Amino acid sequence: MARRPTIRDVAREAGVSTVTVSRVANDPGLVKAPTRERVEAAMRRLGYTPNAAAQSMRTNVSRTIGFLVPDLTNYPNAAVAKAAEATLAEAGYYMLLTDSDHDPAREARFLRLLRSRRVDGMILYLSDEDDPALQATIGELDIPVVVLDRDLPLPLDTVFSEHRDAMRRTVAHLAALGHRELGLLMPELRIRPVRERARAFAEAVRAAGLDPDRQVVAYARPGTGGPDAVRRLLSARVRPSALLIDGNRLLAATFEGLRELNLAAQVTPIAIDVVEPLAAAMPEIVGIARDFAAIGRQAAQLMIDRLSGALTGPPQRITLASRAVMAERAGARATAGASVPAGR
Amino acid sequence: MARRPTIRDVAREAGVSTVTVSRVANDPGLVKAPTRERVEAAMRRLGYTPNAAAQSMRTNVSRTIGFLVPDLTNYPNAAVAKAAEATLAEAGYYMLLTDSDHDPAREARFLRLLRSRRVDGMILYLSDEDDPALQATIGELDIPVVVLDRDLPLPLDTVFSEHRDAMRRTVAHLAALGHRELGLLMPELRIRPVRERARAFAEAVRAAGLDPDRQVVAYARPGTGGPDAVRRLLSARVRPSALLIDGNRLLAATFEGLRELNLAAQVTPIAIDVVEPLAAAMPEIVGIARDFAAIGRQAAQLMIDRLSGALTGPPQRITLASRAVMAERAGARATAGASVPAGR
DNA sequence: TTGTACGCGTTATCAC
DNA sequence: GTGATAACGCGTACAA
Repeated sequence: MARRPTIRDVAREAGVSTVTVSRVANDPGLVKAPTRERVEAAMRRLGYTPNAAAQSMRTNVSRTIGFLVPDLTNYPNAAVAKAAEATLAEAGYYMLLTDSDHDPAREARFLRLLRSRRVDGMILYLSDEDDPALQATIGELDIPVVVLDRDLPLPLDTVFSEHRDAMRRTVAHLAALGHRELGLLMPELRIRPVRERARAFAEAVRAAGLDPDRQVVAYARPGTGGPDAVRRLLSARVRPSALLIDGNRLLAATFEGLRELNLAAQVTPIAIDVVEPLAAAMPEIVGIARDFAAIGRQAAQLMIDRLSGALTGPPQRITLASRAVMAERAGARATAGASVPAGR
Repeated sequence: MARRPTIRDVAREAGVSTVTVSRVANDPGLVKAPTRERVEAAMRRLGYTPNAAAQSMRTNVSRTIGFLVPDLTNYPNAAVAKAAEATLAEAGYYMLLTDSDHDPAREARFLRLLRSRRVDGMILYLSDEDDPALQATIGELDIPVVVLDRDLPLPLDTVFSEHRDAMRRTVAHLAALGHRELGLLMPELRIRPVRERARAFAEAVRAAGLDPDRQVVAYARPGTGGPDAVRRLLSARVRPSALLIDGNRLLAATFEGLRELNLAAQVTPIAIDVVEPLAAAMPEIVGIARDFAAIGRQAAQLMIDRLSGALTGPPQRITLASRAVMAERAGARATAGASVPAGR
C-alpha cells in the first residue's frame, strides 16, 4: 500500500504550486485553461483523490449528515433513510447511517461518535423520547438537528406524522360497520406515534359511542414480545372483532396468534404502517398508511436549508398526513365478524 | 456556535501539555492517576470531543468501513448491513452506509466518495458484476474490500451464498409432488445469485426428468418490471403449476398477477429469499431461505481480520449455505395443482 | 493568474 | 511520567 498521492504530488507532477491544484479542484474558474488541463492530467495520472479528513479539518465542514435509526430492517426506517439519502446526495451531502437497535445506550454512543466525526448535522429517529441523558446530549449539540416524529422538550426542527385523524377515521369506520369491540396492538415504546395513536384510539372510541370498557389495548415488548402480547390480547376478558396492529412485525405475530388460537374467522386485522411487500401480497389488509419517502425528503430538505442558511430562526415543526386506507376503500371487506380474507 | 474545544484548550485548562491529554484519551495507562483525573475533569468541563478528522489525518486510519448496498429498503440488504454494523461496532469500527439505488453510476460515485473519505475498508453489494468501469475502480482500491456474492475477475475476499443445492432440492421436491411445469421469476440483474439460480434450475429440471421445453423462466426489469414479467410468465405457451419467485417484491407482484388473471387456484408460489414479516404472515409460502445476519457477520469479520492483520495472504472465498425450507417441511402443502393456501 | 506562508487538531518521536 | 516539536494534507490571506 503505497502512500496516497497528495495535493503536493500533483503540484510537482504538473509543475505548479499546491494552491493551483487546490483551485482546480474547488473553483476551476480561477485557473487558466492550459494550466488547469495540465493539473487535471496530473490528477488522473496519479489517481489523486482529495483527503476528506484534511479538507474537513481545514474548513470545519464535512458535508456529512448523521442519520440514526432504531432498526434498519424495519421498512419504514429504511424507506425514510433512503429518501433522505437521495435528497441529501443531490445537494452534495453524504449520509452516515447508524442503527441503534432500539438501545438508548447505543444511541447515546452514536451521538458522541457522530459528534466526534464532526458531522454537519444529524437526523434522529429516537427510540425513547423520555430518556433525560439522551435529551441532555442532544441539547448540547451545536449543529442542526432534525428530529423525526418525537416530542422532545427541546427547540428542534421536527418532522411529525399526523396519526390521530387517520386513527379516528378508521375507528369510526369500523364502528359504522358494526364492530363493537376493538383491539389495538402496539410496541411498548415511549415514543410519540404510540402515544398519539393510543390517545386518538380512546377518543375515537368515545366519539363512536363504543363502550370504553370493551376495548382492549396491548403493548408488545420490543424484540420478541409480539406473540406474547397477541396471546394476551386474544385471551382478554373481551375479545375484539377487529384488531388494529402497529407495524409489520406485530402484524405477522398476529397472524401466527390467530392461527394458533384458531380465531382467524372471528378477528379482522387492520394494519398500521404496513408496508409494500406485505401490503401487495395481502391487499385485503387495510389500515393506516404513511408516505415514508416524503418524510425522509422533508427531513433532508429541512437539514439542507438549515445548513445553507436558507432557513433561519425558530425551529420548524412540520406535520405530514397519514392516510386511512380502509375508509378510502369503502370498507367493503372488513365487516363485523367477517373472516380474515384469504390470501387472494 | 462557539469554536469547539480542542486538545489544546483541555491542556491549558488542566495545566498539562497536549501530549498528556492525547495520552489520557488514547492510552490512559501511560498517565499517572492524579494527572489523568485532572485532565478528565477538564475534558468534561469543556465538553471536549476529539476531532476525528484530525485524528484520521494524523494516523491515516479512520476506523470507518464503507458499506454499499443497491437498495436499503430491500430486507436482505438491510439485514446484512445491520448485522455487519453490529459486528464492526463491537470491534470499534463505524460504518458508512450508502444506497446506490441499483445505479452503477451512483455506485462508482460512492466508491470515489468513500475513497476520499479514507475509509479503512469497503464491503460491497454491487448491482452489476459485469461493468468494466466499476471493476477498474474497485481494482485500484488500495484498502481491504469484501465483496458480497458476486463473481468478479478480481482477487478479493468474498462471501458467497450457495444457491444451487437448495434450488436443486426444491425443484426435485416439486417434481416429486407431481409438478411437471415450473416457472422461475427473477430480477433482470447481471449478478451471481440470479445466474446461479438459473443454472441450477436448468440442471435440476433435467435431473428430475422434466421436459426442459415446458419450464418457463422470466426476468423482471428492476423497479417496476415485476407485474409485467408476471403477466408474461403467466400468459406463456406453457403455464407452470408452481412458480419460484426471487424476492419479496416479485412475490408481491406475483400475488397481484395471480389475482388479476384469476389463476390463484392453479399456481403454487414458492419463495426465494422471502423474509420475516411476510414469511410469518404467510407460513404456507415455502421456498429457499438464507441467514442474512450470518452473511453480514461473516463479511464484517473478514474485514476486521484483514484490518487487524489476523488474516493475511490470498483472498478468502467463503460460502454460506441456503436452506430449502420446502423440502424440510415435507412438502405437505405444495402439491401439484393445489390452490395457493389462504391467508391462514 | 499564480505562488508563499501559515495554521487547522492531532499524534509520533524523541528528549527530559 | 511528562513535554517540546514536527508533521499529516489541505485551504486561504496576502503578496506578487
